[in-house]
Amino acid sequence: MRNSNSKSKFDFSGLTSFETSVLKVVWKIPKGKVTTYGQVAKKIGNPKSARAVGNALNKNPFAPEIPCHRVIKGNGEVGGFASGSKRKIMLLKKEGIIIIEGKVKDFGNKQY
DNA sequence: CTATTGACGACAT
DNA sequence: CATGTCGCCAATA
Repeated sequence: MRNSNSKSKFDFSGLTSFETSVLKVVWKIPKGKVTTYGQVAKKIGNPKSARAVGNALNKNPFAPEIPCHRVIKGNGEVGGFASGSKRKIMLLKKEGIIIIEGKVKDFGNKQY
């Protein structure tokens, strides 16, 4: 398509089905909440694909628009980020998430 | 098709 | 609680 009357918020042209699924799930994460790579993986139908999920977000085709910074590791650590984990922590703190020593405070209570 | 890499997870020690 | 090892999946060379 590529015309102006696109219905989707983003143009997933050129991306794989897996990447599109990941981006859609991440997009649903509300502000002030977080989720894990494993949870996203499970949501798209492959509980074991946590790594692949991270890889998909690493490409990050819609960098600041997709709340990819709300996706963290399953053990409560912030995990990685394309622009640096420091940046990720800063963004999370801005949304009300408290980070201590690289880990989310009240992690279990902030999971979506 | 095979090998390597990577924003991970679970388990053993 | 910290570190090490194995496993799993998808993209890329």
